Amino acid sequence: MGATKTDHFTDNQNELAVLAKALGHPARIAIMEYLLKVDTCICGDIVNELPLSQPTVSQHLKELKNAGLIKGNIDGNSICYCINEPGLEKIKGFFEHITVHLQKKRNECC
Amino acid sequence: MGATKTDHFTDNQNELAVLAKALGHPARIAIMEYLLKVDTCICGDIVNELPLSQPTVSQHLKELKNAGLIKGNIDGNSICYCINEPGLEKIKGFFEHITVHLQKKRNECC
DNA sequence: AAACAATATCGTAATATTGCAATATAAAAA
DNA sequence: TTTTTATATTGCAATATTACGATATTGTTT
Repeated sequence: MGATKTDHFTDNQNELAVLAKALGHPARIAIMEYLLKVDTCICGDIVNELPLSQPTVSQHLKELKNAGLIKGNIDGNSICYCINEPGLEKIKGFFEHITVHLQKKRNECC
Repeated sequence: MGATKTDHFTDNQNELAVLAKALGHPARIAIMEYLLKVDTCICGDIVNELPLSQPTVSQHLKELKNAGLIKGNIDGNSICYCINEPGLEKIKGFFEHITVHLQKKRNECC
């Protein structure tokens, strides 16, 4: 096998997993941090920033975009990327949800 | 190729990626949600809860543990698992950091 | 139009992940 | 001590990811 059994989990679980997976690579964390710093930039800026080739960066951007964490606007010759807030809200909500639960329970393992 | 170039990124970026990657599978999201609900449980409980075999669940638990998101205490015959708060704090901090930045910038893409 | 610039896609090799049957390990119960 | 229970590990097949050279695409300049 090797294929994830997505159909056995809830939509919410699958959506959260897609978001988390998209952030599960240091290059994509670095891209998010860079976008946060510069607010907006084109692909070429990221290629200059990261130790990766243009096709590899393009692929990482595509994954972040598919997951809904960034968005890109065509701007003439280039494409302007920036963070997509709704995607971030979704995964941020997951951690807040967990934190609230943990605070109520004051959990001490076993 | 195929191996992530971890040495080209900062420790912080690699750590965040490891945490996010560990959550990048619906089964592992489901395990975290289940642990949150029941506070503490043994591996067998999760095997009954999820549509996955015992070895597969065991492997997912191992990954969550390696990433620092859960911890397990040996309890006689079985192992008692629960959420490990410090790991969660780390990744939660990342999203809070992003949110604070975005609020300041009121970013409108491009 | 031709050359250039920015980005995406294709093809492919290397590696990693997913899932499970079979088996190992270790403690508890009989 | 044998059996049962709970979990981990091994081995392997199927699939996914990572990375990049080569190439395609599309808009801009000259």
